[in-house]
Order: sequence, then C-alpha cells, then structure tokens
Amino acid sequence: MIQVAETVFAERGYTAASMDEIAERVGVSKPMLYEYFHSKEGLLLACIREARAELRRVTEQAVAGSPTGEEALRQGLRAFFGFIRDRKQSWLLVRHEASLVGTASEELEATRQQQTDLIATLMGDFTDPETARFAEESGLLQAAAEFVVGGCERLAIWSEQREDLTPDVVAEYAVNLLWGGLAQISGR
Amino acid sequence: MIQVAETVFAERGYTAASMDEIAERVGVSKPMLYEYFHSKEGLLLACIREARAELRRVTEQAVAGSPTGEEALRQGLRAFFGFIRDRKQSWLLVRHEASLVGTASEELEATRQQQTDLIATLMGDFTDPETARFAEESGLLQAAAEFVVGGCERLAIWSEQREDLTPDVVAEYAVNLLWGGLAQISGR
DNA sequence: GAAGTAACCTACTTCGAGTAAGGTGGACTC
DNA sequence: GAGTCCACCTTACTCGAAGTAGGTTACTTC
Repeated sequence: MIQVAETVFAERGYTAASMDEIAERVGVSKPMLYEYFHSKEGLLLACIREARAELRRVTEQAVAGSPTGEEALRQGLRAFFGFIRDRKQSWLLVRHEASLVGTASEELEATRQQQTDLIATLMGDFTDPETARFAEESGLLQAAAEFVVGGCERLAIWSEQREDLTPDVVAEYAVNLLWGGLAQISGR
Repeated sequence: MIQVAETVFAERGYTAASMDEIAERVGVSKPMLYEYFHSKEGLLLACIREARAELRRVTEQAVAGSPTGEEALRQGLRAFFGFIRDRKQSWLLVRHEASLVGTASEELEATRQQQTDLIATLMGDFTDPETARFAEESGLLQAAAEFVVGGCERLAIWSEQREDLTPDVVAEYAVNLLWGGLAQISGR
C-alpha cells in the first residue's frame, strides 16, 4: 500500500498524484486510504517515514564494525550512495520531505536530526578530545555534520545524472573532499 | 505582484496557498494572474526566478574584486548567508524549488548550474594547473562544487535556528571546513 | 462620435480532497 | 439456528480551489 503510494508520488509528484489513482492502483477504495492515513499528507508522511527508516537501517548496518572513523565514514557513504542508486523513488521522497510536508512534523525532524547526529558522533570519535570538546561547544561539530549531510545529498543528486560513476567512486570523492578539504586540490 | 505571491507562498506553503487569496491581496482579480503567469505553477516559477536572480546578483557582487580565491569564497559565502538571514521568504522558495515545480524546468536547472559553475570556477582559479586539469577531467571539480553548494545550503538551514550566529560566523565555519576538511579537526 | 482594443471583472466549469451513510459477511449471544 | 453486533469496505456525495468564457469599462484613433 505504502509502496504503491510511493511509486505514484514519485511518478506524478505530490500535487499531481491523486488519491483516487492511488486507491485504484492499490485495489481499494478511497475512504480506506483515509481510514489508515487520515489525509493525503498523512499518506505521504507514512511513505517518507518508511523510506527514511530504510535508509537509516542500511547506513547504520554499513557503519557498524568499522575499525576506524574514516573507514566508517567511507562505508556509510557507500551505503548511502548505493541506496540512492537502487531506490530512486524512496530517495526522491526523503529528499523533498521538507517542502512536501507543509506542517513541520516533529517526528520527521527528529529522524533527520538522528542522521546528522550519527555523523557528528562519527566525526567526534576520530577527533582528539580537546579539539572535539571545543568543536562541540562552539557548534562547529554540529555545523560540520550538517555540512557533510548537505554536501552528500547534493552529490547524490548530481551523481544521478552520471551513470558512469558507481556509488563507490562517488563515496570516494566525498571522503576525499571531506577529509582533506579544498586545500589538497589547491596548489598551496 | 510577484512579491505578494512570494509572501503568500512562504506563509501558507505552495499547496495551501490559493490563487484567490493572492489575487485579493494583490488587489486584482484571478484571471489577471492567469493572464500574466499562465498557471499557479507559472506564478511560482516567476517567484523562484526572481529570488534566484536576486541571490545570484548579491553573491556575484560580493565575490567581484576579491584578490584571492579563498577571499572570494569567504565573501561569497558571507553574502549567501546574509541573504538567507535577511530574505527568508525568498530563500524558502529557492530551497524548495525542485520539489515544488513538478515539471523540471530547464531554465531553473540552468540557473542552478550557473551557481555551481561559479563555485567550480572559483575553486579552479586557486588550484594549481595540473591538479585542476585532473580534477576537471575526472569530474572531481564538479563534484566538489556540488558538495560545497549542498553543504552550504544545509548549513544555512541549520543556522536559521541559531539566532546567536551571525552570517559571518557561519561563513567562517564553512570556509574552515571547506578549506581544511575534517583532517584539521581530527587529532591526526 | 464610432470603431477598435487593452485591461479587467463576474460568473461559471471541472476536478480532486475529504466525508456521510449505507451494505456485507463473519462472530458471538441466547 | 435466529438475531445482533461489529469490522471492513463501498457508493455517492460536498466543498473548495484551479482554471476559463464571455462581458464591461475606459481609453485611443480616425
């Protein structure tokens, strides 16, 4: 049911997707959708929730057991870019959640926060204690995590159009950028 | 007219905003809106176009005349974060354009591309020629630019909720992250 | 002053989100 | 075994908003 809805939303876009069509393709009548999901936005939320959970599961699994922070980062990113390649529909929903859902949902906000926190923790882990404490207090660590998430999302969108790049290559790009910064590609 | 529409879209969200309301607040009748903008989506597009142009103008002006690439980056980011602080409404539209506009507009896509290219050029400028050539051919330079844009957008969203941070501080965070990468906050 | 036209409005149609009220089949009571 | 209840599902509606048809005003041009 959620799967069908996800497909229709991805195909048509949120506004253009009609509950009638979803209901028909599910093989059920419209009031049923409203029974279960309360509203069109509710249905969308359910889809996003599902997609987000899946993404989270995949990345956490990938990260688990990595010996070093850098390795964890690499594995996590590989999983992330892989997910995007394999599950375009789900990714579309996750990517657009903020604008699709009119009323900001605390729940979704919280889930997103978890994602960022995971990154922040990873980064904190391979940072020396003193620096980490400073970074955390000043908000720099949070900022860095946000930056990483945003950068990777954009990178993912970009890589969608480059069929020649495998998720692993993209992940490698990201790790390099992240780790070394621009200084490394600068001559100085 | 576009300004009013922008306000309403920002207040209510795209779906919830009604053409009737916009028309009324503009002080004109609905068919007029359709005369000028063809459709609701057309009106939205016009708003986004306007906002994007403004953002571009501001950043390009800020970048112009910087002696070094790093300085240009800093100035550009300051302008960017400043814009977001001052013109929340416009920023909301730009930020959500992809999901709001169902039919991908080549024109908007092109504008976004220009933004990324500007960054890519900046980065190419302060990179030694050999590295730059490699980076460009492999797509790394493009990837880096996309990464920067995405990271900064996310950072901007994050900084909205931190009233204590001025745009300049956020810009400084971004420059540091960009330039030095994570290696610098790592102990190694 | 008549013809034409640009700018605008009122009053519709249409379509889709959301709902009310009713039907069907199985389980449970006596 | 008949009656009653209840979960589940449907048809058939309301209502609001996008988009449009056709008329009206006022101003220009000859």
